[in-house]
Amino acid sequence: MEHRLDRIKKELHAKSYKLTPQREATVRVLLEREEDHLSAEDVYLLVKEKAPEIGLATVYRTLELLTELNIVDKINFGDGVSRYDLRKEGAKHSHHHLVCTDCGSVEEIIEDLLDDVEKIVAKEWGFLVKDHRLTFHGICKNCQEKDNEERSE
Amino acid sequence: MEHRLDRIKKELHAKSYKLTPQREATVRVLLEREEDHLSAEDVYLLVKEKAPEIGLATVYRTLELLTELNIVDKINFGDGVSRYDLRKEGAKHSHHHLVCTDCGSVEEIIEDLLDDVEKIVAKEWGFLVKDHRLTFHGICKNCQEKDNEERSE
DNA sequence: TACTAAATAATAATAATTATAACTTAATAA
DNA sequence: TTATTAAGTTATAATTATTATTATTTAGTA
Repeated sequence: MEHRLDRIKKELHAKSYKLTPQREATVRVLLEREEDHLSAEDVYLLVKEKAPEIGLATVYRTLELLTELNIVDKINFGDGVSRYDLRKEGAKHSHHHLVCTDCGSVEEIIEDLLDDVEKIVAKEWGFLVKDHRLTFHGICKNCQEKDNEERSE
Repeated sequence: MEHRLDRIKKELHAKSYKLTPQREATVRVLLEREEDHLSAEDVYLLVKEKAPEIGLATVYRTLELLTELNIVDKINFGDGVSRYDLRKEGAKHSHHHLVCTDCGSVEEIIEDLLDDVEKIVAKEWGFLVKDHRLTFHGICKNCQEKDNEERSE
């Protein structure tokens, strides 16, 4: 965790941004809650526990900055809010998501399943892919099992 | 065009929704501007030309309804607005998009490139895919060519 | 034609995000 | 070190997108 914080620190410095205490607190929250998909508001409330004097606008600015540097991905699952998702260290691309329309859970797929598709897009459309966003909507394993149980009762 | 409008009319009736003149005007705008990716505001302004008395909230409600019926897809390219995209007739899935980060253009890919990926997701994660959203961010053909010209000058 | 649930217009309200201004802190140069 | 400048911050105002409310109208139907 400290290691990854250091890396992010260096990335900021490389672009001559400072790692202020507020920014550090924000990054720490993101690292601690890596498996979640926090909204700006969520992040704000969690950061406030570490640094109660922080303002909401600062959190927004920090998340914006981290998005620009590709440290986090700003994603949107269709509800009104943007969510911020830490990118795996060294990953070139945003990872994929499985959103269950039944229970609302979000699973992550870290492996990149789109290599072949990107090749097709490059070849057929002449498009130079820099990043992608892939989300599947459907029914997760758990909900399917629940459905089956209910039906057999 | 009339044919597709009729189909949509029937789909509404099948779920016992009424086809009001406002809804018809909204659907007409979507059909006419199928290649675009209009925001609710855009749709509102265009519908107003046909039906000046329409209210913004009605457009929102209509788009919401059409989204529910899978007649349009509500998509989000990362700017603050939701955009509404008519689904091809009979298509089960949302189509894919190529967003150019240079000029902002949006191309559509109608073919479904994710069959194989969906099979993997079903097998490995036990996830029952109902729909997907796939967007590539990168540089479009045009912008790449422009870049090359500039560099060789 | 009259009825009734559904739909609408015209706001008002809310939620998410961004901009502004005054102040603080940190970095840099003399 | 001190003076100067730039970057970052808080607090708050403003904006933008969207949703809720309420009184009124209308589409589909008996």
